[in-house]
Amino acid sequence: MRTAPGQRVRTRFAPSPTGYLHVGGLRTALYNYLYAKKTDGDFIVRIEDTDQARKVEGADRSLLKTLEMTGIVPDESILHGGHFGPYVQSERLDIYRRFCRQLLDQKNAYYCFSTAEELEENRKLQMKQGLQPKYNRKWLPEEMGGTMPGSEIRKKMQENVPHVVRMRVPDYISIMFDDVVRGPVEFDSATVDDQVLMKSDGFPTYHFASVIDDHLMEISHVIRGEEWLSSMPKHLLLYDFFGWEPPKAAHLPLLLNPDRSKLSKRQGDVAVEDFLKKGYSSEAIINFVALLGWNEGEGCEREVYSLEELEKTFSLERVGKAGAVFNIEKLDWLEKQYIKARPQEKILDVIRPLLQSELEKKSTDMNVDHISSDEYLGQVIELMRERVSFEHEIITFSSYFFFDPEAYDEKAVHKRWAPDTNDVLRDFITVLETVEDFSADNLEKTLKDFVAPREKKPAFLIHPLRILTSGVGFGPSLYHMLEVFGKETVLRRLRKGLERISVPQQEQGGLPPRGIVIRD
RNA sequence: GGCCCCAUGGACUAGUGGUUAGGUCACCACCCUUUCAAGGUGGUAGCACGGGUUCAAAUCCCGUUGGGGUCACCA
Repeated sequence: MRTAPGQRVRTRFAPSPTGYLHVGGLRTALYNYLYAKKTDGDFIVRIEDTDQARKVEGADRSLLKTLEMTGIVPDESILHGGHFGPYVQSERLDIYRRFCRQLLDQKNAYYCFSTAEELEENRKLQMKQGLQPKYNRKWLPEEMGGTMPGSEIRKKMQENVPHVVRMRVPDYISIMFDDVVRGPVEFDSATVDDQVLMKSDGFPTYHFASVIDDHLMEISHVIRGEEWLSSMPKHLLLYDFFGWEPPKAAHLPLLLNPDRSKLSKRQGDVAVEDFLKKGYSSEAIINFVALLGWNEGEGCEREVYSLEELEKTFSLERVGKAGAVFNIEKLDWLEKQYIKARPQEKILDVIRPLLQSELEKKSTDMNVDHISSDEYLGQVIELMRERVSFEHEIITFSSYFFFDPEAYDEKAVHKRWAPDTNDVLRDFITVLETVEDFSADNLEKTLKDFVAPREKKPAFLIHPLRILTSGVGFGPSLYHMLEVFGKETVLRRLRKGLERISVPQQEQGGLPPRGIVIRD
């Protein structure tokens, strides 16, 4: 898609501060951001806080903060009192009122004194008759004898009766527009309700404020969720009333629950913050969400994109039309890809504080200088990065790198112990005591040389060694793990383990042996 | 219910009249291997249906079905 020469692309993300950033909202923000970056245009954020009742204190800041954490940063901010921030609609009320006045003067809008009860009753009646619920236009000026002095409308105004201002939708005209992702769409104005523009509390409705702001802020492309498609005719009518050129519209397919309804809480997390808290990285989240409804196409088989790469390759033309189920299986896979590729220092930054709090929890008197050194942690990272789903698991799923095992996985012990295991282990310890070079390679050689003349397979010792030193039956390569642990720690854990696990001698009948005792 | 949108395997999708319908995730099998992962190889599985148009249709048209959105002084 091309814009008129000289016309700069300007997009906006316009959340209402009613809660946390939703993943659907993140995708909308992302597409707006990407399109602006791609075309070297501007991306702005506007807080749509025209509903005083639903407004949540601090939600605007949290929204912005989360957005920033994912790398989506607005290009403009304005001064509010002492600080800079996004555009905020509640600070622009006089603007909306001025434009409302204009519409009233042009007779494109009118006062409406119908009460909420009347409206509700009317709506129910129409529903019962199978009609589309629509305002009955009772307060159209010609119905109420005009707006001249002495008229019903004037009287109500003088009495300060609460009222709203409604737009006057022309009868039976066809409203057509070309949606960037959906193509041509057509509506009949007869199906469009006389939308409230100004509420009785003096605040504008979304429809009114966003049209005015999009025009004033010179937004070139309105990119938003498909749930807004059916209010396009109202907006287009407003642009027409003002004689303004409407921005191009792009309605994105919705993000869906597994049951294909609009993505919502209840069927899992939807707040971006929750995903971040669980340990998903912003790179993976952005990558995942970008691919929900967009792809590079043309036989391109790439799945992993950084924000920078997306800025280069994104295009609105390649946004799909069908809703996409938000299925986190692929997010999990992406997260692993990122963990594998992430520079060690970055992981270190995340992990250091985690280890610190683990150490505080244990409050041991042991010397922790070695195990909390960057060099040691770096080794742990390299052994663990291919085996975890989240960075934090490098600490939480492998505490054996930092603490002696407090217990041994019983199942693993029963599976891996033979009647003579402890005896062989004891002999091997005496060999280990003499080993100078505690490297993985040498440990492997030592073990194999030890085991061969005894007619045992390496696995006979490998598994018990793993269990005694780590407490569990799975993990990184044993030799590399022992190298990282270090000789002193390995020997200490093995000796202690042998004291705690005993196999009754009379048990001869092969595996699995019975009667293994694990003491605390 | 009115209006609007949508429709390729379980999920995300490529495909714009002629392809053995391709890729990724998930799943299964095998290989590698001390375990767990990772990696490698292979596999199961798809054009919602019915009519047209055309020599030829996943692709174009119409209809049906199914799904979704929206009908607030909420956004």
